[in-house]
Amino acid sequence: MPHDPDPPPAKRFKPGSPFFRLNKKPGMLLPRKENASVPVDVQRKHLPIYQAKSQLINRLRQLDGAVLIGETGSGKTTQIPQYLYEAGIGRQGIIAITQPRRVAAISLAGRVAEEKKTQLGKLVGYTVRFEDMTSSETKLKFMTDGMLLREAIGDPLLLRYSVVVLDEAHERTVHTDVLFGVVKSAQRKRREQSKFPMKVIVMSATMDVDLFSQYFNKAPVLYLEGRQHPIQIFNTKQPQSDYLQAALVSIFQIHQEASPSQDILVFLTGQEEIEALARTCRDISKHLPETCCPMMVIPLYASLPPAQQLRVFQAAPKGTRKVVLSTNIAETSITIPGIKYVIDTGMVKAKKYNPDSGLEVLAVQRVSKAQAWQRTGRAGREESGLCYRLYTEDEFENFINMTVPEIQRCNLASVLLQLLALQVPDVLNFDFMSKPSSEAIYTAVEQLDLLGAVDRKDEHISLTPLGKKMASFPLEPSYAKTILLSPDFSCTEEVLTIVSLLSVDSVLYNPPARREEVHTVRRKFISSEGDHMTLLNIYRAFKNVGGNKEWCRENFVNSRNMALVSEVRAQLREICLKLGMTLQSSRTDMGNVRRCLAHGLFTNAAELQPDGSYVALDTHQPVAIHPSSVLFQAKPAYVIFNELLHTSKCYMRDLCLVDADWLHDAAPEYFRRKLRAAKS
DNA sequence: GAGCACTGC
Repeated sequence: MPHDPDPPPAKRFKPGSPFFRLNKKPGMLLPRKENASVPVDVQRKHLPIYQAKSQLINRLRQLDGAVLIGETGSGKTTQIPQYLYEAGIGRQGIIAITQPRRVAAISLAGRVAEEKKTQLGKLVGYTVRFEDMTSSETKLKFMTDGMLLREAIGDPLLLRYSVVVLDEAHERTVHTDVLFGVVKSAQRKRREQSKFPMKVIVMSATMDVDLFSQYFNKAPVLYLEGRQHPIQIFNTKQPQSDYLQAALVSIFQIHQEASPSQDILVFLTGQEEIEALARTCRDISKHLPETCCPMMVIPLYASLPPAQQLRVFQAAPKGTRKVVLSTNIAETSITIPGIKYVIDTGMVKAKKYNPDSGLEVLAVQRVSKAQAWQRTGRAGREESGLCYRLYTEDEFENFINMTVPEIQRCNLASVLLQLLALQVPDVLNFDFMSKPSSEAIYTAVEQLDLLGAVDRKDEHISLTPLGKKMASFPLEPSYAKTILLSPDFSCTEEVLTIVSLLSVDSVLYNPPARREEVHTVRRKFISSEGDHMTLLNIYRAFKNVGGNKEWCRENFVNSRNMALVSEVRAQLREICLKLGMTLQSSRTDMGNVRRCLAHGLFTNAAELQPDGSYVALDTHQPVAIHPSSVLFQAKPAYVIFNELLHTSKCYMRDLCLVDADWLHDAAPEYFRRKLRAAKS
């Protein structure tokens, strides 16, 4: 075992108070165990929420809005919609229940359809991107929050809906936050115009709900008991200089003391860290005394192939301990059964946004208190648990209370475009629950203005006809613009492919251990014109073999992401047709495709300097070509790039060779002073 | 010559 500079394990921690997720409130209910062999209608009655049913219905019938607090496991998400429907509340329209994630929307709909003993897609259905399982009969509709937002563009008053339930509101995704404002204004306008009323129910797992209640006109807060079991919390006595070392020591301290059937979940920050720690744990566990049980180490992060992700749900063989090393994917998206111990490093990798430079940086940082509680809660899902926090109580007190909502740390260009499409009268003063900084809003307006999406008259901002078309694409504004420009260059088919490729996760596998092999097979696709054209070549080859899985494996192509590219492409193509665009292919003429990209993505341009370095023309930020680019060895005078990645340097990723003239023609005013070799 | 948490339309 590596040398441990900190105190010996047994002395490292001191116990804190047991953690109960909820304080007791009047009208609360006792948790009970679920039993899979019991029929669903009986199970429904065993849910904690059932005993509050009539009370809940009476309150909700009277209220326009309510904030509902309840743990996962309280049954609120599956039961509330059914209670409303069964009580005849909101029968004039559809009851919508929004979720931040697709899988959640789909599985919840399945569960409720089963409870209602009806076929999915009839009374109960769901709508997510690429999949609509609803019909004219559907009254209970589970959907992603992004999907309801899309629908609102065509129907800002949401007149199909009688009730909107915003679930998992505490997660504060961009989509949920925008929906808050959209739903609130729709509710008010319907009242003003004497349309039939809309009920808004906000559901959250955290106790910190004053903000929600205040925002929704002081809506009453209703509490529901969940099934949280007590969790004993331990903090370190001293701050830890090395959280990985501290995690390692804690894992083996628990491993040597606890019964083998008790599993451990460790929260870490990323793939590399997790894989490294997994190797160390496996090595050490081989050399432990006979008295110690075997250890099964399971890494968990989003980019893991689905088959490997499923391993966390399998129980370890009898007498073996399961140790799950996870990113924050296990905080919300994936619930792992059998976890008795949680080890929280208190660290997370998250995106930060600098509104001045427009740069997003991915950085390891401290979690918020709310996040720490969420992690702790993962230890008490089935029975009482223990949580080891690798930080002191004082350190914890200094954590921020809530994670800063995503809307305050992202580029707002697409959000603003969407708000304008929703006919929000004054976007600069949109009623956000947590208003983003005025710098961030201003930067976004500037971006949209440059793209020709908005008209500015004093303080009033409106959508141009181009902007209106741009908003109909589920894409970053600059990508939408590029597609809309493509008919001028007779290359819409190619641009659709490229934009689709850029808007999903990477379609390329790059296993470091097989670098030479990857290099060899990829050579045949490489275009000297850059990464966009190389990706286009790969997509064309993929289509030529009909998406053959074997071909994907041989060529280190991620077939799952490639399939997603096809789906995205089909959706975008459909929107083009609806807008009446003619879809032409440039076939072998890549020059036109590059011209088109230069015209659409000119804000992401960089210029070679006399000293051989690059400067981003928009911000004058020094940038470098990422070593993964096919242009890494080349020194093109001008490139456009897909994104900037700030790590050891500021790297451009996914580059395309362009001419200075094209950039100049795309935005003469903008480039007048920016280009070295500016056209006279 | 580097390495990217997690979602979503």
